[in-house]
Amino acid sequence: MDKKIEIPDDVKQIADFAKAMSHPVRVYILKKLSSRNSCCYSGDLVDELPIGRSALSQHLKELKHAGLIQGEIEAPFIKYCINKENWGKLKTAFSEYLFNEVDDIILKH
Amino acid sequence: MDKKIEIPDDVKQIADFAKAMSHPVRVYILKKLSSRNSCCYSGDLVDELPIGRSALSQHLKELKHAGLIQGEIEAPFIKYCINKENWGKLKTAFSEYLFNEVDDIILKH
DNA sequence: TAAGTATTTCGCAAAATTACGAAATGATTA
DNA sequence: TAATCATTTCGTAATTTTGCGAAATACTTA
Repeated sequence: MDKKIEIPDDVKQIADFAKAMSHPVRVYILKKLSSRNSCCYSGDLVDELPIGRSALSQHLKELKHAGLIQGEIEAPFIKYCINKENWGKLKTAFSEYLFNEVDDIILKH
Repeated sequence: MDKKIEIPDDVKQIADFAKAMSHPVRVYILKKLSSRNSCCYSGDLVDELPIGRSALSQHLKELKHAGLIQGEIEAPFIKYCINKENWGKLKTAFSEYLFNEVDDIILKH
């Protein structure tokens, strides 16, 4: 007599994306890399952000693991850029999650 | 010679909202309450979600604390609804964060 | 090969998150 | 008043997150 559901994949997906964005430093990095499609180095970020190198590195690792950024070796640097494909998926997922509501639909008759 | 910045408030705001949405149960609840503006009781949710009463209660508390839902006493129940004002703020903040990018703007001339 | 640069990984510690069952709360019904 | 019902709070434990400095890695230049 249980009506227990398994939480749907699209809901889990939003939670995963949200977790990747749940720290100010990561939100800052994503904003920087996604807007005007720029790329940057770990060193650029550590100069402007109020955390140390190793902490930053972990945030980059986390974003990389979430598929939202990618690092390209450009020795002796690593150039980090947005992962356009997955960033696009995130935007689509959030659009649908946030805006596909009955209240937002203007019904024509 | 430090270029260290303080992380801007709009970035922190996104991180706070994202943290509220960083767990599948909370995403599920927000989806349920925001779409078609429905309300529900803790008991409804505990029947369908794969967690216990006390864990659910904590998630509701967290969403309430984030300002995204509100509880109205309707004894012996508590009726939970979306907080429209703050949910609207969340949607605006995410829209701006995700979509105000040069790439998304079609330039007219 | 040695020294230097950019970055990550390791080891650690503090704090936050998540979940549970038991007990407490507050209102209702018998 | 006692029993019941819906829900929250408490106490606890396991896990995850966050951040630091030191050490390691990897590549380049002198």
